[in-house]
Amino acid sequence: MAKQETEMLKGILEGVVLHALSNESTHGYEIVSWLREKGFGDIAEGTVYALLVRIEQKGLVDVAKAPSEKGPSRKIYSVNQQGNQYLEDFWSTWGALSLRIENLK
Amino acid sequence: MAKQETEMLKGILEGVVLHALSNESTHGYEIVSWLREKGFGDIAEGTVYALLVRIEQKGLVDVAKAPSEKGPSRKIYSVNQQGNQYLEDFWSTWGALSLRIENLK
DNA sequence: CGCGCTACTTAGTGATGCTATCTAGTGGTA
DNA sequence: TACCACTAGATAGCATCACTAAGTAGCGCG
Repeated sequence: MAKQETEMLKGILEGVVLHALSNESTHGYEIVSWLREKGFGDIAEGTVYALLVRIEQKGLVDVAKAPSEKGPSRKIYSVNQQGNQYLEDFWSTWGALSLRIENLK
Repeated sequence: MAKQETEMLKGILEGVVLHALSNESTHGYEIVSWLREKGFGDIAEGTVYALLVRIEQKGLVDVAKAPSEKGPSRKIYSVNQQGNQYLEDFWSTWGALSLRIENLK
């Protein structure tokens, strides 16, 4: 991946994934394919799983185990109250920042 | 500063500073105050100087020494060919990324 | 002389995404 | 059987980047 994009994603990817989960609680593998659909195709799987562990430890999501028809059992993540608060902050921070950037051009 | 913003700035601040320098070659202290004007008020001085060293080592800017009326001598940074290329990439990466983010909402 | 402003430097820390590799289950196929 | 593809997740080590905190240094003013 382009190095610039890698750096820009820092702090953004977390919000993006949380946003996805707020629309529909799901598991890591599904999120990876969702990201690919949305144009974040170059994001490594390992990155997503690590991120999920992180937001779980921060207490932004709840986790449930679910069996899979094919393959190992899944971990279903769903955004909780704290996660929603975080998401709100994320969007407002993003809004303010992107506005400032656009004003530079 | 809010932690979210800190992380979001990664990879962006470099482009912002480079953009400033492409409009007018100047020195670190001036850039700090310029950033404050533009709404990036919470950025630490140390951060900016470290960033300038970095882009100098990457070869994106040329450096000249200039005396100051008051205080130690200044280091004037100006964007060179490679820096302009980098800036172009920066804006195109930013454009693509921010578009994808906006589409999520 | 001490204070404030200008101007730059340096050491160390923490968060985040990346690469690479590993474990594990299921089903298809040569 | 042996192998491969796809699903699903875990882990170790690395590089980048912004931050904090502290220091160095020159100048003018009261």
